[in-house]
Amino acid sequence: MTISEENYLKVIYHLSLVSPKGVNTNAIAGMLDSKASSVTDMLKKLADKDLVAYKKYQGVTLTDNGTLTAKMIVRKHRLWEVFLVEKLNFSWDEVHEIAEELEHIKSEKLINKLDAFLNFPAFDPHGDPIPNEKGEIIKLQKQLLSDVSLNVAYTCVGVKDSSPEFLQYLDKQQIALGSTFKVIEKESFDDTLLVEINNNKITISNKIASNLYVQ
Amino acid sequence: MTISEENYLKVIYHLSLVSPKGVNTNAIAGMLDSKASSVTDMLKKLADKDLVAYKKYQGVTLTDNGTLTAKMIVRKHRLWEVFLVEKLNFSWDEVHEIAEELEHIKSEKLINKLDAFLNFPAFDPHGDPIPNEKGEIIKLQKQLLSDVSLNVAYTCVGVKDSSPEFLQYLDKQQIALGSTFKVIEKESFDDTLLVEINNNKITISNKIASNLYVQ
DNA sequence: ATAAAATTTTAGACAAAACTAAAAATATTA
DNA sequence: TAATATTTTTAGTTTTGTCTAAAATTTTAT
Repeated sequence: MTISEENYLKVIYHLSLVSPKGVNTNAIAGMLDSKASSVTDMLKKLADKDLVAYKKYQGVTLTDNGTLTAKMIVRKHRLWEVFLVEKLNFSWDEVHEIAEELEHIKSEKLINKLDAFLNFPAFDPHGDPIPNEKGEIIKLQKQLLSDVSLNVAYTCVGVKDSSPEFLQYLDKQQIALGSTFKVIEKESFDDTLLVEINNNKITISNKIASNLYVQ
Repeated sequence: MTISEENYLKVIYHLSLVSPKGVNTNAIAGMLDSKASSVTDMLKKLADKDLVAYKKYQGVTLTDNGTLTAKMIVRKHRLWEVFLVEKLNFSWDEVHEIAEELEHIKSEKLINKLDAFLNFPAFDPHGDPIPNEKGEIIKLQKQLLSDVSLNVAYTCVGVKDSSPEFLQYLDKQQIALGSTFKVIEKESFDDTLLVEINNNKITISNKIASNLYVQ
């Protein structure tokens, strides 16, 4: 399994969560900053290895085999992110890029020992669930802050966008996982929210609110 | 800088310590399990990037640039080995192979934070020195057990061969870094040693003794 | 329903890093 | 020193993963 193949599987896995019926060639190309023709080539190779089910022009889905492989890559990515934040004191906006490399380190023994060293964390620093050794994932009941009822207390449990830009904006606003929210008011014109957080009132755009998961 | 280029630099660095006048094409091919023709191709590429000084048929040496780059790869390799042994409880015969992958992870910030997390170790689990951030290396005054005087106490500070086979043999004989030795007798016929270690007397072949560093 | 638009695949090319086989240069030895 | 052996380089090929441009297919819209 090459790094390139692993990256394709990972992207197909993430896109499958949104389009379980089949993932488009162009969508994959978009995520990987490559071209549709390159994707077609790789899909044939992955199909030969029984990692994806591929029919020309019909999009692609992961086989059971491919799903498990993809989950193991996601597992590695998220465990390394926990390591970087918890043990090496990286901030949550710095770890994605480094974990993109670390996720391709091969040893299964390594990742299971890392898991134990970190005390078997269930979530990564962005609130995303970490598959266990068998590929099982805890699925939290969570909703977007933009969809939430007024005057009810919620806790921030995750981010949808985990780009450094968004995460740094949250740092500036002192919003972190575990912060508690209450939406006081929703502006009907543009869906801007007036939110109480840590006894402060701040306004939050709809774009921000629709990238924050709460519970 | 590709992984392949990094592996060439690392091998040339290690061979340079033995042949500082210039490293042979065949020696590099041997270490990388590749062919001389492949090495020639890569040497041209590394010379173009000013990482090695290369003249056809004359062997190759690292430039200052190349030396520093190689030392940083060695630094990463050895720091990761310390992490694997100290934090994840791997044994010293398991870590080389995994560190061969981890040494190619790119972030400088990562390696410096790892260094701090490990309390700036000076030596790796095999007793090899770890270059600091600037590439500086502590050079221990050490000698091979095979070259040592009789009836003088020595401490084991490193291994020359760090193959799993040799390390597992040492485990079986309960020889580790820090073990103290006294050579009681040397058999002149085949240079086998009678050695006192932890109040036990054992015989050690010349091949073993010439792969153990003591001080 | 058919034409236009968008998407996907094919065909052919390229760069990186390896290889084999043959040629060139260097080293060894008689 | 000449002949032979060894080492190194060159020339040409292969594989992987990418690309562009053109052809094929599917989707959308009139």
